[in-house]
Formats: sequence, C-alpha cells, structure tokens
Amino acid sequence: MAGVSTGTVSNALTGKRPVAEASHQRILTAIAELGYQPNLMARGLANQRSHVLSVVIKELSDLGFYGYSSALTGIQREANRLGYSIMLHFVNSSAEEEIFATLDQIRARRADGIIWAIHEVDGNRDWVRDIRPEDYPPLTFLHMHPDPALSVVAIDNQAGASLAVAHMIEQGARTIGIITGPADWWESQSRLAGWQHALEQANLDTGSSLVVAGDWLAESGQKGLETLLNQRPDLDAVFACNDTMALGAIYTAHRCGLSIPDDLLLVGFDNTPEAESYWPPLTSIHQGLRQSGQIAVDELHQIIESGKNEHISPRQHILQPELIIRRSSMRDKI
Amino acid sequence: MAGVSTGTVSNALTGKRPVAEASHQRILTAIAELGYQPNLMARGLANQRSHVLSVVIKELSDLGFYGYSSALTGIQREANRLGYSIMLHFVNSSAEEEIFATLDQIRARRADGIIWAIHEVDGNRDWVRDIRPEDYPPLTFLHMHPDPALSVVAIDNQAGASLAVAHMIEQGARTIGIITGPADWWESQSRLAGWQHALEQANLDTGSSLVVAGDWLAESGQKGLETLLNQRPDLDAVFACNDTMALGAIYTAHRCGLSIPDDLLLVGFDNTPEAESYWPPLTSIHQGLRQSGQIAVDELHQIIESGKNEHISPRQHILQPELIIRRSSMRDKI
DNA sequence: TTGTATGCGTTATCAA
DNA sequence: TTGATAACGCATACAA
Repeated sequence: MAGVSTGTVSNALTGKRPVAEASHQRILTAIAELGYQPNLMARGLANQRSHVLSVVIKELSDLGFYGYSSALTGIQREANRLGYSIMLHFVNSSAEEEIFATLDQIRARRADGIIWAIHEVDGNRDWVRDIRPEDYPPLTFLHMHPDPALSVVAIDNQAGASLAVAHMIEQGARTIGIITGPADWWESQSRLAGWQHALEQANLDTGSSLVVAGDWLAESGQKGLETLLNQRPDLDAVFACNDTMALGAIYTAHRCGLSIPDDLLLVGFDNTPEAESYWPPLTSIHQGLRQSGQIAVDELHQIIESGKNEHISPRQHILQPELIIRRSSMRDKI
Repeated sequence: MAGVSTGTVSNALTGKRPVAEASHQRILTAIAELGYQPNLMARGLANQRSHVLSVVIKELSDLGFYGYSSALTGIQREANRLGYSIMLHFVNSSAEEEIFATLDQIRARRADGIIWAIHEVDGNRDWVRDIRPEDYPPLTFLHMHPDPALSVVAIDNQAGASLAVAHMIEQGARTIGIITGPADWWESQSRLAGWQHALEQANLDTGSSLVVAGDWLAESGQKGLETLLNQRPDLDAVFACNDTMALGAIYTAHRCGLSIPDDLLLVGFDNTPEAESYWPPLTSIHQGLRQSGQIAVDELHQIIESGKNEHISPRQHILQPELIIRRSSMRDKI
C-alpha cells in the first residue's frame, strides 16, 4: 500500500502531531518524486494566516532610491527569517482614493501585517483615524512621525540634523544655510527643526534667507546653493538634507569656483555609498535604515503572534543617526 | 428577507453571470456596511489562479540600486494595471540551494508567473535546464543573456557600449580604457565586447592594459582609473560600465589634477538622474529599464492568458539603449 | 499512530 | 435569475 491519508501528510509536513518514522520517510520520498509543493493559499485559508507581509512604499521612480531600497533590504531579510513572504505595493499620490484601493487589496489578500513606509506628507496619514482597526491586520509605520497611538519605527531626524550643524559650527562655520526637502514632508520639517535648534544653541543666525527648499533631487541642490549664495554672500556652510542634493550643491560650488571645504563647508544626509566618492568626499548623517526595516518586521511579528486581540500597546522605536565625517566639512585639511 | 446566496454574491462581484438589479444593489450596500472584502486566497484556490507575479531580484544592499529600482517600477505599474499583485523575492548568492528555496516558495504560493531578474553570472542560470517546466509557472528573464529557448527581455548592452566608445572616438580619443563590472557578469562581458568592437572598427588599441575590472561600486571606479593611468600614461578617454564607477573615476581625475574632458573623456552607463549633477556632467548610456520591466509583465501576462498549455514559443525582446551626451565627453566645450 | 469527516471562502455546475 | 451543492487543498477534531 502506497497510500497515506492527507491528514498524515499534513502532520508530517507541519510537525504538529507525531508521525511514524516509516510513514514519514515514505511521504518524503513521494514528495521528492512527485515534485509536490504544499499550496500556501489553501493552507492560509484553513489557518486564517497568510504568512504574507504587505509593504507599502512610494513609487521609486525619480525619488531617491536609496532610502526605500535600504529599508526594503532590512525588511526582506527579517521577513524571510521569520517565514513571511513580502507583497509589495506602490502608492503615488496622497489621494485617499489610491490609498484605500491599496488597503483594500491588502485586506483582500489577507496579509498578516502591513508596513506602511510612505513618507509622511501633511495630512496623508489621516486615513488611519477613519478606519475600523478590526478591519485591518496589524499596522506599523516606518519612517514617520512618532505617534503614541500607533506603532512607529523612525529615525530621529531632528537629532541627526543637529549633529550635522553642530559639527559645522565646531569647525568654525558661522553662517550656515540649509537646503531642505519639500516643505510638507515630515522629514523636511524635522531636519529643519534640527538645523534651527543647533543654531539657536550657538546663538547663530536662523533667518529665512538661510533656508531654501529642494525636492530631494540633485538638480534642486544645484539651484538651492545658487539661491543661498545670492541671498547670503557671507555663507560659509551648508547643510543639505540628503546626499543627492549635496551632490548638486557640490556642482554649483565647482561652477562658481568655490572650494569645499575651504570656502564652504558641506554636510549631507543619508550616507549613501557614493558619498565617499564625491569630490570632495561628503560628510553625512548615517541612518540605520536597514535596521529600522528589520525592527518594523519584528514589531509586526510580535503583534501578530500575540493574537492581536490582547491589544498590545503600540511601541515607538526611535533610532539615533550617526555623523560620518569626511573632507567636505573639515576646515583644516589633514 | 435580507438573504442572498453566496453564489449570487460571487456573480454580482465578478460579473460572470447576470444578476438582478435589485439584488445587486442590496449586495453592494451590504458590502459597504459590513466592510466586506473578498478573500483572494479562497478565490485563488477555487480558480487555480493567484493573480500574483513573483519578482526575483538580487538583494539591493551595496549594489547599485538604480537598475533594480527602475525595473521594479515598470513591473509594478504594469502589473497593477493588469490586476496582479507583486511578490518580491531576494536571492543573494548563486548557490543552487538558495535558488531552489526561492523557487519552492514561489511554487508554494502558486504565483501565476515569475520574473527572474537576477543579474546573470557564469552558470547561475543553469538551474533552468534541470527543472521540469510543467512544475513551474511561466517564467521570463529580465536583463539576461538572450536565449532562443527562453523568454527574455534585455537591453543590448554591447550596442550601448559601442555607442559610448564610438562617440569618444569621434571626439578625438585614441587611447580608450574601460572599467568593467565583475568579469563573470553577463553585462560586463557584453559591454566589454562592445568596447572592443568599436575600437576594432577604428583600428585602435584594445590591449589588456586598457582593461580593468571594477565591482559596480564607486570606489572601484576610483581605483580603476588609478590603475589605468599607471598602466597607460597616454590614456585619453575612459568608458566606465556604470555611472557610479564613473563617479569614482571623476574622483581620481580630480585628485590627480586631470581635467575632464580636457585631459580625459569619460562616458558612463545607466544615465542615473544624478549623472547630470556630476562635475562635470556625465555623458551616459540610457537604458529603458522601466520599459523593460513593463514588457516583461506584458509578456508573462500573455503567456498566462494563453493557457500556457499551447506552448507559445518564447520571445526575445532586445531594447536599444541611447547615448545621452553631456560635458564629460565633449572635447570642444560649448 | 492513523484515517475520516468537516470547515476555511470562493467559484462552478446543475436544477429549479 | 437564483439557490443548493460539490470541488479547490489544506488543517484539525474526533474516532478508530
């Protein structure tokens, strides 16, 4: 008799109930011969558990890829370790229409959890207030404004920006401009606040002529520095809110015959792998993006495993960034 | 009576059979009230169709993110349009162990199709020969060596490289070095062949002292140009096989006091958004990565819809890249 | 230790 | 046009 019942096969595969060694062997060889693969849709249906994590990000095009890519790497590694598959969703606008279309898709797929990693823009997280939590799987927000009512994993952007600016002050800078991201992004606001805080600590100018908004792309860094130089001929340092815009600023400095760091100090944010090959090599703020992705998965996994009925109180994970010093900010060259 | 049978609900939602207007309305309002979402796992189980596409890429960390990110964007857009969800899988090594673990996961999830977008390295696609095709869903290879027996969407890397080199020859270059990617990558080999072809056409030197291998990262571009300059003091142009390594080459040129383009012409590959903010702005080869992702999805969709039993003969899509000229390669400045 | 029966949420078949 | 009923492939409670 080659036959074994389906129940026994199930037990052999999941190991939830003991199976005789003989049967176990027969099942294994049969599986190998037939090229059998368990159907995870059926299993999910029976278990009410899909072992799928939905990750929602903004469309990667145009935008800096580095942030999303790094976070995704951390997410994927940890998810894989814990036995989850990753479903990827893109959202482009802040239109509620699109957001709810995505959420519906996630619900329909019965994902076990959601990592919401859309950069926060004024008001584009309001939908959370409007939904019935019991309709959705556990939800963790990645790289967004901490909120005690929600599960959030984020970088301390303000502290990072302060780190950058304080460092330039220490190097002797007195008139420090900033090229921010779009004004409605939380990250922009947070880094701007950090810049301002560090300057106030040192009693330095924080006037609006020192602030210009970019859009994270290199070209806006070019124009940003142009504008700053026009507004403040006495400018002696710049904090660019990401490395890509810093690259644009370097471009403009070259074009204007200004030497970095001799005439102008420069610090970026992100610490992309390329930053050390800029000319000059760029001082930058390192965020633990991979780590934050990992933490988000762990957090979610914990909530999922807990049964989520016992209403775990949401946790806030705030990671501290780190200053990586390179030549672009060193007044006295080595 | 508020009751309608499940079958009618199914028909109302899928529209596969006519439903009375009255019932239809009642169903719609009930759905809205209850916050009902169809269970796609159950639907998939019944339909033998998951409406999931599995995308397999190499882990993004360290590697240049640009290529994968762009392709992923194209894939996601088209998949979304056609009603597929995207499952993302990472593979790191060429170990068959890891490859088959990934393939097993995909099979277990019953994906409708696979986009295999791991950069090809010597022999790491051999597994295709060992599998029984009937065990797997339709499979399309993205950015790999065309193979008449397989469905492939790729860029013509050789043509792109030739474009780059021919352009520099036209600008007056006579001793043109190349910084390739890792020697075992198909892309590297292909671009190297294009470099060689263009030089032979013009009866120029293709000696091994003009070739140095990088690893796609900026730092290898730095060292690459150093090596080339040591080996060939007469070097007057360089083709870097991606923009990131070109950035490294620019670094070294600056460090050595060489002017690009006055002393050295430089062309990259990828045409990343940052390339135009390098100093000098970088001439580069534009690949239609987003488009190739889209084509891969369309291709797959077509095979899936066809029922795949009628053995569609696999198609090869080869996209032609494009030369984007910027200052780094212009002998006579404007 | 193993087989049998039932349910998971959907679609499809067949009557009504 | 609709309602019952049997798959789909797995897990599980209950018997054996």
